[in-house]
Amino acid sequence: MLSKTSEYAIRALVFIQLQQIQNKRPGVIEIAKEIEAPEAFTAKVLQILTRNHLVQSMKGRGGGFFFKDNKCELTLFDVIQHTEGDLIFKKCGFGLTQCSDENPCPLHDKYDAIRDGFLQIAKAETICSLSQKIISGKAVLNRLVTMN
Amino acid sequence: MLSKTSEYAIRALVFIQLQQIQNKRPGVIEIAKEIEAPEAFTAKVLQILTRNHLVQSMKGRGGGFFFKDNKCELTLFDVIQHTEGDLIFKKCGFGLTQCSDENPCPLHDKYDAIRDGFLQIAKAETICSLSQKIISGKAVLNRLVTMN
DNA sequence: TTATAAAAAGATACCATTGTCCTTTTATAA
DNA sequence: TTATAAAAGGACAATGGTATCTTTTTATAA
Ligand code: FES
Ligand code: FES
Repeated sequence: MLSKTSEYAIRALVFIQLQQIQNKRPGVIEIAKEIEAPEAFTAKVLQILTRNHLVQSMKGRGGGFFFKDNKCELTLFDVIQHTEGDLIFKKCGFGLTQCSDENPCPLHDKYDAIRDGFLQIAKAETICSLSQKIISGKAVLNRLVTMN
Repeated sequence: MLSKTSEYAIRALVFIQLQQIQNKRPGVIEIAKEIEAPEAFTAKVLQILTRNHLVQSMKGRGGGFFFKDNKCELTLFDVIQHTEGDLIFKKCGFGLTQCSDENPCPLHDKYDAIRDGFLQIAKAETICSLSQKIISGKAVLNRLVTMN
């Protein structure tokens, strides 16, 4: 399971992309509301992302977050690397100090396949690809009931 | 990823089973050493398991942990239920308040498959089946270098 | 040029999981 | 029957992830 930080990061980036398509540049307050995350914590998560240039930001009036050159083709793997590292993709499912093909734990064969499947998802899906699913109505960003 | 509590629980139960086959009844100290877990914490984990009758215990001299009627055919799913609940098998991978087929998040299709794969492992593998892999030399319980 | 709006940064608080320690209960062996 | 060995239980401490608050920096609009 991903950490809250990773979840918020991914959801925030998808929302930023959705807004960017409409030529908008959302700020922390709006983003936090839309992804159903606490405001101050969302700000911290976005700080990590901008510090690592996964997304750009502008300070001051009219500022907010956006993708440079409409470049949202970053993978979930990239995002997760910066939010929680890659332990989740490497850890032994049985709890051994390290996973090993040569000296496997009794869960290795099956667990390794699952873990690798998740890695494939993380490397295949991008902020763009997730956004696309939402735009085409095949998926949702949140569980807010919109009352507009 | 499983919690430490779940990992320790599964490893401890497997070790108990391995010992039981040799007509031994290990105690907390030995178990903790073998599964490379802190002693006092291992005791707590074993308390949870015995309270829920996933394994039996005997107090006093010559006491320790064992399976009644050599019954170690409990699934990892059963163990995990008692150690950390089933959130891990149900949670939305994108962080939405609940996972839903009808109203999916953009990760749902792929994530659901992975999560279900893990559930299948947890329901298929038992303490017995894991022990068997160790007995047959196909897997190891720990990364201790045995110096006997 | 000043007021305002927004992100960045730093400090701190909260909470669940993980981990430790000490006392009590229970069974066995001597 | 007493000493001993072991699990059970209760209270507490450490840690890391999550969350909050306040101040500082920066950019824009008026
Ligand atoms: S050794 Fe345990 S998952 Fe690879
Ligand atoms: S709705 Fe997100 S995983 Fe099912």
